[in-house]
Amino acid sequence: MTNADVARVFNEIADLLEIKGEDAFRVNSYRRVARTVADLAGDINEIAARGALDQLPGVGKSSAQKIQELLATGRVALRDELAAEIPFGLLELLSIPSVGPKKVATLWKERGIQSLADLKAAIAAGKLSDLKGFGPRSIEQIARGIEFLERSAGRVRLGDAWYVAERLRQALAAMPGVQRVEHAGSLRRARETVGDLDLLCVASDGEAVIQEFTCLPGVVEVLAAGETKASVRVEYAAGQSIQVDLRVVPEQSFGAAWQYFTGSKEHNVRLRELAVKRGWSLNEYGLTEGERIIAARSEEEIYAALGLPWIPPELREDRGEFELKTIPADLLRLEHIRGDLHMHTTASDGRNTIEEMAAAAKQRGYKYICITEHSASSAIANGLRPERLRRHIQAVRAAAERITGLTVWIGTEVDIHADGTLDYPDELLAELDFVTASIHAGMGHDLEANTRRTLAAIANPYVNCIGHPTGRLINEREAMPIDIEAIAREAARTGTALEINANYYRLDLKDQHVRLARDLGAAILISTDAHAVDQLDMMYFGVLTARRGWLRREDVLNTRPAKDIRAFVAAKRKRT
DNA sequence: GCCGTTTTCGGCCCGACTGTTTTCAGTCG
Repeated sequence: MTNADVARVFNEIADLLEIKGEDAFRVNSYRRVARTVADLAGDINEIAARGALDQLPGVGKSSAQKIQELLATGRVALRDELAAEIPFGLLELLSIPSVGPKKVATLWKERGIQSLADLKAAIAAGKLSDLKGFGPRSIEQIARGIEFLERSAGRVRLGDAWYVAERLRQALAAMPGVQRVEHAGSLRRARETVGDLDLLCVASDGEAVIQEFTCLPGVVEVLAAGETKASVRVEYAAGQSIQVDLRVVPEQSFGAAWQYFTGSKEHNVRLRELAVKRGWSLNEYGLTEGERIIAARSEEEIYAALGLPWIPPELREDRGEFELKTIPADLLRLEHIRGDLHMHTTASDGRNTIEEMAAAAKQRGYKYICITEHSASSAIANGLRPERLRRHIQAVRAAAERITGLTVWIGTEVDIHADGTLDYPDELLAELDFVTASIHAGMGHDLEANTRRTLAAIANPYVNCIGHPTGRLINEREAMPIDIEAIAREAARTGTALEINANYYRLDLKDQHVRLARDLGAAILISTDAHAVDQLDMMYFGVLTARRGWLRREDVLNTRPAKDIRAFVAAKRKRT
């Protein structure tokens, strides 16, 4: 039973209790437990074995007992009792926009609806028309919600969302009377996926901006449009749309609104609790004491008034950021990055040549790059057999001679076999400047096998980095089960880096793993794995992920000068 | 159900928009 399994069960209990009409605070406490467990860097089984469950935030005696029960038997009595009472199919109705627990309960009790299929049939047959609280517009809204649910994949990858949001932000900024436009929400916090986009703006005529916004190219549906707020759906790919909320806010309370709408919800709850403790109140219009405004214009003022440093958005997840005493001023920034050590060229499955990749890297202000083709096992990616790699080494070294102003290294992204051996012999790896080792096949093994396999690669003196350590593809493929804690410990001990693969389909390691790895002393390398020159820009998403893992400049290997990278490689070879 | 600088009971964050309402409940963020 994994952390995600436990979290899912607690969320199910919360949903069922909510449909049942239970006390909202009790419901919330189950959600809190689910979130705590889902966010854990360590394994819930291990924490349970230590008897430390009730030390987790939001986990009391009762929840600790239920987790124990779940881990031991695979079931929780409360959930089974609730499921016997309430049709399980009702849970899927909760994900329909505009449908919440109260409506679900009404549909069930008054019309016997038990599933999404039942609901669709009931709407089609006109069976909801005389149901209290379900007017024609509500029913139409629900029907559209179902349609949206069925064609949308749910959450949108950070990179996809980013490009849509930027386009809209620029369109808004160009409208007359608009003084300022900013991203908020989970996009600003750089979560790996976002559910919707939030934009804030300051404008002299808010209603006019709202009006114009709802008519922008790409808007396929207007969900709501009032004086200060509009909600629309914007198409970002064929048949795929994302909800975008725009709010027009007064300039004098922009900071309060920006803070409020950036979230996370959990972070904001904590912040408001701090306000309440001082006898103040915090909302999107400001931090106030009765009628008196204490702070509203900027985020910095609000945090300062509550005795906190300004907290960067990527940290606002209620994962310990309130205990920070100082501004994490040296949190990693894109301009700290000095090079990219993982990229492909036409020699394997890339689209550009060595020279083109080098020129693009120079444009981005880099000091060094490393060319890393696939090895022979990745046949589908035109991986290089040893002989071709030997010739490629010559080609890259020759190109490096010609290229000025940039150090060009030759490396590889060598496959890790199922048994932990590598695709190239050590004597060939020894000729390379930097070696990243990755798993590309056979991800179906269990936790122990995957972990052992990766540890074997780390033990090799020529392996300098583990590429995309969990192999996940966001919204497409689950991470393979692997013990990141064990990997990070060995990486730290042997002087091996762990990659944050910056491609927004991967972002692997992910934020929580990044933080765990850093805490265990492992070096982190952020690489784009670029297969074309424009993909070098994905570095930005890697940096955001690193920030979400609380990384400072010094934690990241490729913020350092070239000589330090050489020393990093030499140190491991010498040690073993 | 959880929690404690007002501590073992009694709180637990707050406002906009919509639809179906004659004054508000439900949903959402």
